[in-house]
Amino acid sequence: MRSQGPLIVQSDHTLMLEVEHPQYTECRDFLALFAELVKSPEFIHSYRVTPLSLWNAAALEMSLEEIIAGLERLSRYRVPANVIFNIREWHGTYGKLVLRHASAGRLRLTVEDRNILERLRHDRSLQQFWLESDARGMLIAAGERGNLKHALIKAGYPIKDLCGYLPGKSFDISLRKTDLDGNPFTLRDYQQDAAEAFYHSGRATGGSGVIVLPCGSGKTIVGMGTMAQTGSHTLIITTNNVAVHQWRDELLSKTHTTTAEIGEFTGLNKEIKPITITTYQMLTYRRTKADPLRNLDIFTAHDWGLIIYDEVHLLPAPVFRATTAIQAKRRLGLTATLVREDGKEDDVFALIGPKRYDVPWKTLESRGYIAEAICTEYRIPLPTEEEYRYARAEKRSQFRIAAENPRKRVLVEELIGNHHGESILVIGQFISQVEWLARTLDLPIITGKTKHQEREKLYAEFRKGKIKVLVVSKVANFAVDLPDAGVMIQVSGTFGSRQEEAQRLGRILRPKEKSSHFYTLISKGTCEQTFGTNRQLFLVEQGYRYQIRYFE
DNA sequence: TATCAGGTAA
DNA sequence: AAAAATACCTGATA
Repeated sequence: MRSQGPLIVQSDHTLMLEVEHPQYTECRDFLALFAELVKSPEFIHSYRVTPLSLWNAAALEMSLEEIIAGLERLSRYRVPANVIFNIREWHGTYGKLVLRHASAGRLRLTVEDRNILERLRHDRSLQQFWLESDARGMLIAAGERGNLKHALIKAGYPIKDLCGYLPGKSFDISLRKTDLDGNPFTLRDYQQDAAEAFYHSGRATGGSGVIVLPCGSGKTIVGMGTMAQTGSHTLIITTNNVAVHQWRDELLSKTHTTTAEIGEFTGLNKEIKPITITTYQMLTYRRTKADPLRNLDIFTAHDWGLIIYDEVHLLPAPVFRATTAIQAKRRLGLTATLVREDGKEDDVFALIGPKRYDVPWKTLESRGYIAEAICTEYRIPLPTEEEYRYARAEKRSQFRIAAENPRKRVLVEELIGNHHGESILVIGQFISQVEWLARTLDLPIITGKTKHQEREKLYAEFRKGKIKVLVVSKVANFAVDLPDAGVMIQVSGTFGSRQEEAQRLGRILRPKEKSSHFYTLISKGTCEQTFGTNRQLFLVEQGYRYQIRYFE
């Protein structure tokens, strides 16, 4: 034993962090920079170092020395040599392959490492790319820029792209000093930093990549800051029509643009203007599977200088493909949770760009930009009868039985009572479950089939405080206009979705006098418990701690 | 001209 | 591994 550090580094690249250790917080924030949390039981959290997590750290210019020195300092035992070796390898890979302009229509891939160079030169699947090759690298056709980056990331080699960008048609966007409601407006320091990091990052590399900011911390504003810096025609892609309108309203309120300059490209409106806002569904629309994706032309048919991908973690496959073809355009991805359960994070890295900026949620909390939230996981046993049903059920229907545990209702009622007078959202995954809760507890409810007029009426009353408790289905995952609350009671969720858990917590993070409360209700000893733990990983990585309680 | 139901996709 | 929500278009209805 060397020291009493909180961390144990194993030779399989697993990092075990002792939660009760006095240096836990320090170590957690350190690991968040280059590792991924994979399990978070009560006392020991395990992280994994992956090539991708190290490339992102390298792209953010976190040095290898910093990583290794930190590991050695916080580690209880000696850090296994093979772990240090691999970390050095992976971290070093980013930057060894550099893509630059060569001559008209050609790009040069310079490979610093001779072994890698030989491997790439002789890899059969890559032959198609090489026009010429010499001792330092290869030449490729400029049009293959995206395809090459995509192919190489899959082979384990991220490319540092220094080819620069086309300016696009210029269009001045300046920020107002006072917004349309008359409130003074400037970028907050971290918003400014994020916009700078995107535009200037690593000098010539700037202009593509992802900015990660918590819900409610002003991602739209960072987008506007970037637009102001870029000063060109901009295409903004969002997830739904409400978000389209929100972007438009924010732009009108906080920049000197006019309605004549902002267009909507959606089912209702087909306008292309200097600033055009559209949806992913619009881009990927087709009536049948056999139809071509003709709306994707919008990427290339106009001279955009900047493309903003809102909620970039939701980017669908066809948009990835289209993005491959537009590597010469500036691309900004925005998200609160750069995690995908489909493992396509490397596609984001290669085709949108590396992570350029990231503020931990707890940092914004301590600075008062988002509310403090107390998270509690309640474990509730299934009633005997349901227990039998669960035991006999097929694997695939077990989750639903566990999620719909009728005893959750008793606890929901009790929690609502405990938070008398506060704004409470009760959220669940299954329509039958949320409808049953609303009916038996006599509460108003919003689901996908609630008419928009009715939704707005309920939102308005909830916002004013006339309604204190609102039951919602998965609509709340997408509803950008859902008012903020102080308490969230989650009765069920989508399997192990870390992203969903984070978005839901985000609903109660508007700064307020009192702390917010997030409750997640889980059937004890069922598969729901496993999924529940997985859901929490992103937030635990961000520093949230779930207190576990038992409700008998 | 606006609105709504129905089908399809991812 | 599964359910729910959304947005697109089309064609009918008011």
